[in-house]
Amino acid sequence: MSTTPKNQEDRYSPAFIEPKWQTYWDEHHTFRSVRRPGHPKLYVLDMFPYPSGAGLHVGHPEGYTATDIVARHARMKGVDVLHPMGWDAFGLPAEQYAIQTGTHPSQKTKENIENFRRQLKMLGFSYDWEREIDTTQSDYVRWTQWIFLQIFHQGLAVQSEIPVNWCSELGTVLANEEVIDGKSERGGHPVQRIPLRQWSLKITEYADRLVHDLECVDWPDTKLKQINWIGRSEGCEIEFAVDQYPSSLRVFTTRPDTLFGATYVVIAPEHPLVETISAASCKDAVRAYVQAASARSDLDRVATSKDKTGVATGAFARHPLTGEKIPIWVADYVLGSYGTGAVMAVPGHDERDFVFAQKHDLPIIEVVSPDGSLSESLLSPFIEDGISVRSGAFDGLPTPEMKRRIIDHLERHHLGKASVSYKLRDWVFSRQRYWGEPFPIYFPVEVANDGDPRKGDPHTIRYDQPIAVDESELPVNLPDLHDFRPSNDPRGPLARALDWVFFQRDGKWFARETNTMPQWAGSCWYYLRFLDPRNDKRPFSEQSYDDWMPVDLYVGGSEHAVLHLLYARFWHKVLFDIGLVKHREPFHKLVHQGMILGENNEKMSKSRGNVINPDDVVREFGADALRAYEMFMGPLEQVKPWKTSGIQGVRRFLERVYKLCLSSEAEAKADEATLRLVHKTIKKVGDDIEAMHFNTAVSALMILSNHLSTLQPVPMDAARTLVLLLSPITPHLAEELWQRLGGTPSVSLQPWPTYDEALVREDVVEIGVQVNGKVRGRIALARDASEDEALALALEQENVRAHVPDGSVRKIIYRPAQILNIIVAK
RNA sequence: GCCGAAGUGGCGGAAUGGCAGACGCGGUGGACUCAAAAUCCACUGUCCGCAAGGGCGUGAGGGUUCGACUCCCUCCUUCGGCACCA
Repeated sequence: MSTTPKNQEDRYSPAFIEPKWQTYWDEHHTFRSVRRPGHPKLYVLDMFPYPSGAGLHVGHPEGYTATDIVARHARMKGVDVLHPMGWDAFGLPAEQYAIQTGTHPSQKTKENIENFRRQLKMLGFSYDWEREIDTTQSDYVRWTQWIFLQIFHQGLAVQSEIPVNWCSELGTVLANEEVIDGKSERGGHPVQRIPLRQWSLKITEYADRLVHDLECVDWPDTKLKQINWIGRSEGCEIEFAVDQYPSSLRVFTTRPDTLFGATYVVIAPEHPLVETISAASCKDAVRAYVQAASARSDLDRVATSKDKTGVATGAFARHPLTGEKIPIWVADYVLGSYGTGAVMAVPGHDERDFVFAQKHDLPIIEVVSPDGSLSESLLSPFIEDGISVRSGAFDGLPTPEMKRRIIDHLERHHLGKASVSYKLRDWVFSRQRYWGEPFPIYFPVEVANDGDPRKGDPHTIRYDQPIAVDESELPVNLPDLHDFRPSNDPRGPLARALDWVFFQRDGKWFARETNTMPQWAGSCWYYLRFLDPRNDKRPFSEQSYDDWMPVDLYVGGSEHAVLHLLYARFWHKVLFDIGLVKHREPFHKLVHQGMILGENNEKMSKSRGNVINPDDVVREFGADALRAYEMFMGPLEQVKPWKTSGIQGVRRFLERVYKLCLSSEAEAKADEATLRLVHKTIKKVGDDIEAMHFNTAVSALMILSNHLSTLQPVPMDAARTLVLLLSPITPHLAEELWQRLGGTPSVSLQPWPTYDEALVREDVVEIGVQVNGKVRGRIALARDASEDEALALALEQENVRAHVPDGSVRKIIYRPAQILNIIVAK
């Protein structure tokens, strides 16, 4: 080996130095978050992981390295940084593992957390580990339940009967994605849509604020996704009287201007009036249709959406303006859960109504025309704005005005009113699972004299009278079940823990809620618990809130763009309303890291055999190489494929840095070119980190290192600066080199180097010379040189002169330090 | 279908109105070596040319500008999200 180092210690050996500095940081509490008066603060938050059995994925270190670099850089700039980590540890996989192995989910969860913690520590993230939290621990669950109670007391947590995909064979409720053709995806068991008692949170009451407050946060397109998800639409509700029936049918429409074109009314199969208004002659057909529709999941309904099925109810509605008799149909293209569950069908101006009307031979009337002229018949629905026609006294009005006039007319005659609908539904908040937070709710139990519901004596649980557990009795811990399996009891596995469910107080029996909260609950407020994670009096102190909130930077995957980020914002707003938090929005700046694909450009997955395991990468290349490589791959937000040859290149770079730093000499002085490059790099790396352009920061460090390695000897001052600039990205390497270059640990506590503006600005610049916009040469000149000087220099060049015949110059464009463009006559 | 993002060498990417391709990977040639690996040095968009140099070139087409990867319009493709929301 030609480059054999003098001894083993002079070789870059991440396997040795990385654990060494991780231990050092732990022992010295290097990254403990402390708030010092008069210093700026930065709360840098990662989306905390679900500690799965598979361990860390290479996608995790991507976002985590990005935030770590920001945090480490800020600390060196004198900023107080809160950079915590924890575990979103409730959830299905641990429960399923428990069912398979007969162990308790907490056991597997604990093991997984230990593995995740080991892996994160192995990557050298500068978390304040003293603030670690685990959503399944009772001192965390206690406050999750406490917040639920605040939501409950605000009247925002209510029970209702909601149709869900219930599979009695599997003993559980299934997600829409898990139901295919009315059968369970796994096992092919029948699935029914049955209404079950569920808790829901009234997030729709916050819909407008959830849209509006997005204005003040620095988020990517996620804002638009949320706005679309909430799907606010303005329109009106209109009453249609039903023939032979006392109450009326209410429909929601965004096109009241097309009211004169309504030729029939459609109600959803779930509509409460379906059964009652159906004519005797149609009842059987209607029942069969409703039955068939309920066997289909939402997803399944959509899949066959081209075919618009439906049956007539035999009932008729009265058109509110013309009094005409129009038929009422049942069809599953109308959703029971949106608007009023009923629509006025205007086939002339709605695609779905048009298709349905054609199929079922219902009349199609044109009431909006592009130019006000009448058409004999419509070959396709006209859905754009236009001029109202065939609308009686309203003829000739343009669509927007027509809408206002119709709503106004309906309101004055008590036939309808303006109204807003949202695609967003209230949040079904209960799960029939074991491994989740119990609800801090119980219910009175009616039981015959001396009966004991625990022994199966007849009893009735009064679900209509929920009682909040007293705050002093929190947390309500999970009972120690041995069998977590779901059963055909829709109350969930907790219902089997009879001694836990039922209790007596003042001689009366009560039953606990046996549903548990969904996995989202814990992640809805964890950023607040990090402020003050060991507080046993309150979720967090006011002081800690003022110290650190809001979250300045929040980084995580875009798969959470709507659900988690919407739920957390909703809870935050409820807490805002009760005065617990002081900002409207919790997360100021949001960034989503892009997915890392396998080497074959496909999504990493076990089945594709292209999964990269961080443990293997660290063993082979080191944590610093992994960190630097993931940052160097490309822009953080972008999807990028993994390349082993790429991380090899980064590893080579780190080895060159190591070697050149150790060969540096304290007496060596940097020449001016070196000094200028050092200062430019200080500026570039600092600016890039702040802009989160980590790929170009690494590139700038490579350029500096390439330059320094051409020097003989390498000036130690320059090497030390290189080490400081590298330290947020490759902290272990930097600590080791800092110490070896005579610095006092920790490099993480050193001030970030400053640059001299005069050295960053080149005095002599090289600019391109264009003739008619084409580059014909380059000249070096003072950055403030005059146009005449530049032109003279340019014309000294043979190639430039060749393109500029005498007397042909028409115009000169000169931008100092940028470009000289000579325009000549052709 | 609707909403959003992105299209630049063989590959990851850089440049956000001023010298296109920084930096890295890969490739080619060379040094070192008995040899290989590792390392180091040089070259590496494409076409024409011995060279000097020139033509072309940032998905396609148009426009604005002295000048466009960058701004505007139309279209194509890819990716992400939503999807009977009346």
